[in-house]
Amino acid sequence: MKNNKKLNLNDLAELAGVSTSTVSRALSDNPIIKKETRVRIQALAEQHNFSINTAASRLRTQKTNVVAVILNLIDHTEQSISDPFLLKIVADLNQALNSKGYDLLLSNSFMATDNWANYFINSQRADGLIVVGQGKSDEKVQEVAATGVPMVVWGDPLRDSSYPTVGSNNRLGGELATEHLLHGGCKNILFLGDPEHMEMTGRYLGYQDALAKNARAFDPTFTVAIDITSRAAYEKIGELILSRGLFFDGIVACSDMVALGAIRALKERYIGIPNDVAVVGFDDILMAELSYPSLTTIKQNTLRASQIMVDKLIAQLNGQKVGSSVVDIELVTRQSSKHNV
Amino acid sequence: MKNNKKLNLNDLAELAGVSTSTVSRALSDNPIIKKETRVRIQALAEQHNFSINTAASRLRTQKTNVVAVILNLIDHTEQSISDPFLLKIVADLNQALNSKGYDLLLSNSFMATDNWANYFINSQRADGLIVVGQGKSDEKVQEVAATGVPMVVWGDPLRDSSYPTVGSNNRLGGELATEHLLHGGCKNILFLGDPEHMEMTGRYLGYQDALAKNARAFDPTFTVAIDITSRAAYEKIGELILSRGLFFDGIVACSDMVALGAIRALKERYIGIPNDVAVVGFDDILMAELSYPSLTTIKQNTLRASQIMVDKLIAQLNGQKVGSSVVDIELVTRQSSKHNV
DNA sequence: TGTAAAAATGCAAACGATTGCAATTGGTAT
DNA sequence: ATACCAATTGCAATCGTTTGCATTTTTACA
Repeated sequence: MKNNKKLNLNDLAELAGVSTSTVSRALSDNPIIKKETRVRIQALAEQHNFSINTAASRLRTQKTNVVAVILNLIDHTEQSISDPFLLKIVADLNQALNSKGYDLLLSNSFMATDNWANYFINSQRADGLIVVGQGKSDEKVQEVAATGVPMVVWGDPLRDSSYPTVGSNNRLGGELATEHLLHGGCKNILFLGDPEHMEMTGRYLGYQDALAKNARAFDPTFTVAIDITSRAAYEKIGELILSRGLFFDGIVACSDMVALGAIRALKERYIGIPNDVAVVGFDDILMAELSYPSLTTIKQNTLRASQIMVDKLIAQLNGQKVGSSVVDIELVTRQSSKHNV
Repeated sequence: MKNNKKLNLNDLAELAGVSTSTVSRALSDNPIIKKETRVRIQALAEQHNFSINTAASRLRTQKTNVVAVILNLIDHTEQSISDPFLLKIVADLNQALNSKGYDLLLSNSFMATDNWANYFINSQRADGLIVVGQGKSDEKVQEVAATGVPMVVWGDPLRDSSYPTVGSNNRLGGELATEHLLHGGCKNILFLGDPEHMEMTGRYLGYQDALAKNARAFDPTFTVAIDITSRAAYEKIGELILSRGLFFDGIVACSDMVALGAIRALKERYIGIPNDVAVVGFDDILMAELSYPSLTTIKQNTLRASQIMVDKLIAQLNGQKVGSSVVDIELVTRQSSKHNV
């Protein structure tokens, strides 16, 4: 059990009385090796709890079975690193990757440097990349895509891009959220978020769609551009009420965290939710269900999205070309909005 | 810029008109190579954006510069994977590791299998392990520790263990939390959590300490053992009130998520916080500040803890023996508790 | 029993970087 | 010019697996 030195294929071969190559093939269950030899060697390996040296294996096969997941936080604040939504995606990606035999190399600090693709791919640290988030500009991502590195991006799949993107139908989500508020009787609905952020742009367009479809005027002063953090939302809503009074009765927030920040600002001022102001979020993080009032939101199916991303990446590793995919979203109605009017 | 094949040290050597070994040494800035040769080769490498093949390098040096971070979720429910606190630690660990030149290999699904140490270490996927969470039993972790694998564990550092542990002073935290409620005038304080969970045991003892120091009787029926999830807390508090009425006026929750679940159950019944029931959480996740009422809690310094864990791990890789470390905690008073009585 | 085909195994050359040691270069003092 | 030492550089073995090809063993059939 406890040998002083790790054993390798050679040692195992000696123990089994066969050649190294036979052991190698037996362990990968190569049918060219006689069945009984295979099971015998596999048992032997098990018994000595042998495991293959991946460094050597990777060198020889030129394949790592590792995928680097890069959190694209270029223009996010520190706060957003701990955004539950981002981290939920990481957890889901991990599951999806593991189930396909890949390991997950995490990085949240490499987007800043300009040669991350190099760092991970050329150096043979990983076979492919999954980038989480497009940010305000996907310039860097496009550059990397142009080099032909296997890559999938979590972002807005409806937008034209030179790389495969997986994400929610943000525009539809924005529309559903807004429509839900309109149906609930809201007359003056804020859009709270950053329309320039690529994933938020669609939501913003959806917001405008809903207004148009319901013959409501679109008033740019109801667009409140903020950093996508709960703190920014909290502060901005406070300011707005101070300077302009309670001129709105609904909020379409571009994320749950933003919605929760806004709600806090409202509650501190004893503004009723949903009666004075109704709120819809986006993401459906755990806290959405848990907050009080619970948060109506557009649910993003991260688990499904993660599986799709992994499948697409693996397809690329196998030389196939893949396109973008839209993952369904769903309006989850809870207490922060009125339902029947 | 865009060669059809990745170049290696040999190619670079040819380009530079020197030998492979000289290039290797030049790139690692080995002073044995003449300064001008070094800079010339480094520039050349830069220009061809060359990067070393880590597979080969790892094989040769027997070192990976990778640390595996394992989320110990054996007995957690699915919900807790997305616990903001856990994931905050991962983010902080990532920063700490990157700053020391290590990459982070994430795993949340390997604790279940019994040979994870094997998987990561013997196979040379990583140089060391960081295990996040001790769970209800650290048997598996102890086994691994016994094999001498370089490892650090996030958990309760005050508990005796055969491996170096980094974590908060849970006992003190439990005491501070409870004392804070007592000072606020609470007479009947629940402990809400799972005393058997290793990290929670200390908090539970601290709760008892505070009662004793303040000459309050410890009543076991005020210990509410639940899974460490907000949902469990929410449901349990509902049940308790239904069956026993509002027999308590304070809650020491073993985590913020648990506290938030409890608060939701209370608010749904229009129970005033903190006037009817005061609540203290543990962790200080983002939502603690953001919820309404905001949550008084015991803040754990995960950033500092992460740095310490990484330092300890690296020390082990250098052959040093290291012990456990306690990270300071801090009571953060917010709206969910009364302050001056 | 002989022979061809099929099945099973072994040989040996990669993969690309690192490093102890040997070899070369340059400089300095005789 | 010679010898010697230091400063540079190059040689070649090594890390452990994988795999095309050669070789041996087994099986099937005449």
